[in-house]
Amino acid sequence: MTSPRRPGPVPELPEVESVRIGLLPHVSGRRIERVQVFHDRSVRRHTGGAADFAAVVAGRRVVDVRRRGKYLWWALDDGDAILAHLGMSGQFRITDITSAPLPVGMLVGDASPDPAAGESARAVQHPHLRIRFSFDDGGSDVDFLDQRTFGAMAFAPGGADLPDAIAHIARDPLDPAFSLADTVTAIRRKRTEIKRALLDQTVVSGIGNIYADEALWRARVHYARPTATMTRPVATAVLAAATEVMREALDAGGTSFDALYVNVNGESGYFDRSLNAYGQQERPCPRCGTPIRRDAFMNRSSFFCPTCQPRPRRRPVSASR
DNA sequence: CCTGCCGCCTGCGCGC
DNA sequence: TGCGCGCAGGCGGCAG
Repeated sequence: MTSPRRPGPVPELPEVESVRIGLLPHVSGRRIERVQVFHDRSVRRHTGGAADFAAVVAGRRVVDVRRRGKYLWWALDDGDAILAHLGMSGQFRITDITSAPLPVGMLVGDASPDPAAGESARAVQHPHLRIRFSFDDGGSDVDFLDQRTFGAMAFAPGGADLPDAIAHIARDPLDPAFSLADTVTAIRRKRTEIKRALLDQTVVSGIGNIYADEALWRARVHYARPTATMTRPVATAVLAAATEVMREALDAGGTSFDALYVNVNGESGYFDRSLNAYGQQERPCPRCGTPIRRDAFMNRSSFFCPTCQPRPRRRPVSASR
């Protein structure tokens, strides 16, 4: 029954934007009647804890779903907001109202598999269910599921336009107010390597390990290239590549939504067909045929073509001439 | 102030 | 067969 299943793509900007678009019609205009928190860690960013989160959110009306980088938030009609980050494995799911409703008592407490829990409870309750939102129209619930609990939700007073908690997050490349020129300046001002800068959400947001590697492959830039040595055209090319690859992923993934199932583990198609570097070690570079290499980087991995993306020389050429 | 490392989490796959 | 470990990785916190 529980067939082994590869984890879906880690949600970066395109996946979060797909979730935003998919979620919008299911929450916009609806009034939250009841909130059930099944795992304290999923509200760890909320001051006051699970009970307070549930109490403060109940009765609120959602008017919009907004996003910056990998964060999204439900804007409420009174100017407050409910902030969410999917982390590594967060999902929103719209419950199927045609299935039998759960007895109320079954929903209290932690939803993790519990040997002491009743058989029927385990049969109907998803083990990764962390928060459930019910609405006063009696329609579908909205569930927040998160296997690894890196994700979280929090109430954000006055946060409808932009929650205070994420004021430090830079605009992302799909934001109409995103400034390519300013971001190039910010990157070149840093004293670090280009991939670290791409992953720094205070420089440019929305880019994670996957799209960083894909952008660098497209721009033919090595991940360890010092940002301080990058010309404006090179830095611009990297950012343009990041924007392109995320836009393409969004276009590929945005069409695969089931109306009742909004998540980031769906068959986006993008990850099966369109990755040129990420996860492709040993396979030939689509441009030159050289096997893609995998290097350890920041306690994880960087995938790159050693021919198209040669490691930068230690020093500028000034000494050699 | 700036940079970079660590810990938080769970489940899968691999080596012994 | 079973156990331990590495790996996946975004982000806040914190050390230097």
